[in-house]
Amino acid sequence: MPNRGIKISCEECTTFNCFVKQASPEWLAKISQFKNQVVYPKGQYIFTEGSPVFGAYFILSGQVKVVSSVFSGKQNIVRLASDGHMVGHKGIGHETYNIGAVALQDSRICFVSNELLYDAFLNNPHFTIEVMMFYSKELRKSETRSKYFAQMTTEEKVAYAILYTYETLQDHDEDGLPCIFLSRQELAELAGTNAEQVSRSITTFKNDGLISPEGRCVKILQLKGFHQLLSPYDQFI
Amino acid sequence: MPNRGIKISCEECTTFNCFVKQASPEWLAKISQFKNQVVYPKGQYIFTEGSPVFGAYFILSGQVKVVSSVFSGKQNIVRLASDGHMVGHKGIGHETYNIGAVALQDSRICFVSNELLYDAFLNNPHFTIEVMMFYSKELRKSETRSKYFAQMTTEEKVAYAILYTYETLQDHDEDGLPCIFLSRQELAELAGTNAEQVSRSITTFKNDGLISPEGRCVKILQLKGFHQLLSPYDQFI
DNA sequence: TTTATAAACTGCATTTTCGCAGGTTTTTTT
DNA sequence: AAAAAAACCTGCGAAAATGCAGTTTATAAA
Repeated sequence: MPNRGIKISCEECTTFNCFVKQASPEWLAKISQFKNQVVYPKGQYIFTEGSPVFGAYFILSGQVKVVSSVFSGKQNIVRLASDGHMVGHKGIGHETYNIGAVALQDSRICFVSNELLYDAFLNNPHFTIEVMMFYSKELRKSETRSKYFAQMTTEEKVAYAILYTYETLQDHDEDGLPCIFLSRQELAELAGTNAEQVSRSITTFKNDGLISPEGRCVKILQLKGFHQLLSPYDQFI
Repeated sequence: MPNRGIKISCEECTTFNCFVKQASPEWLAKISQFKNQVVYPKGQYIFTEGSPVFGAYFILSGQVKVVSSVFSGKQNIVRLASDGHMVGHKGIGHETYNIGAVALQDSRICFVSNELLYDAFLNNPHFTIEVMMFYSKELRKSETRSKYFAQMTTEEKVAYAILYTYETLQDHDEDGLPCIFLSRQELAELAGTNAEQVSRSITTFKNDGLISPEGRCVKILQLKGFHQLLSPYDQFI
């Protein structure tokens, strides 16, 4: 992560899919001036469940998992996010977060306060519409996921989790092969099962020639195979 | 459903939580003029999976279930909606629906075309923000549901489905007691299980004095009991 | 490089869920 | 009001998922 100490302004930022880029030049400058920017190291919390909501976080670069836990202590990955995505926006009147966000790798993240954000919404219709569309799309993804959770076998859920992770984070190894970097436990928290079942499924996929697990990294050899596996469940994501 | 043949204008409409009410007087009049209004009888589809998207539907009065099916023929209830809610909005560029909407009872529903809607968004920031917040809230609910699906037992999922239905549709019997009007099959499609398991759970809840099933209608005797049952799963909805 | 620690894999018994089948009740139709 | 159809309930065997335990492999620390 270069230039750790220097704030990247919205004007010079190259994350072009960031919603803030939809704001007018004057508002872009205004947001840029008042935004706060922090580089979170891998594994660190950006915000935690129960902490008060002061604004929204925009990922300039990096990867983030949005987590939620239940009383029993079990954790659940609710969503993954990377460059240009927004996390932690709750609107006005929501005192505390019921989710937390953790950096999956060193991530540069911009914070915009609720007041500034609301002002920007009022004055930049394209920005607001873009954010609205983002929520609309995320809602559709989440509803699809609920449906899948309700009907898939454990193995299918693991396949879905692997595919979702790749489609969302778009990681590649040194040879350009698609791969993912989540632990078995994290995949389990995403798929709604446990680490043992993930291991079992991964072994099956390996034997079928779909993947090649190499330590931390799971290389995806046949994306098509995964889509085939999930073909009974209509269009993906 | 009175005045079946007469269109209720936005100005005289008493569904005050409808997002359209956030538009300026001139835009309210414009939307009112160009909107289409239909009374759908119970059980009828408002739009179906695979049909093209031309706009969005606002529920003036009634109840709607949003459904999604998989190749195997199984159906899933993705969301319930009632007065003032919006269904079927997909943004620009989404050719067809991947969900369908069915009236749970006779429902008066207003249709607004994509073009008019987008124009209204551009010129009515409060309206757009309101819709954005709606999506944000629905996303949170859906994510909570995913989490629950991943960790709850079948019985807890049924309890959750009953509570969600009541909180969303707010039905009452002639004595003012909270109750719900979904079939076992529909509750199963909402809870992510099958009708048999719903029957079993309902019997358990009856024996525990939480509910009193009377044919079509399930009376809820102890809302508190349901909240207690689900208390390990943090804040509800 | 060696050692310590954490993560991953796999077998097995237990528990949970599923889904058919058959009987009962409720609702709708005639 | 009677008949037909649909929805609902429940027992039971089959299938799936869980979670523990022990082993192996990979990663981090000394």
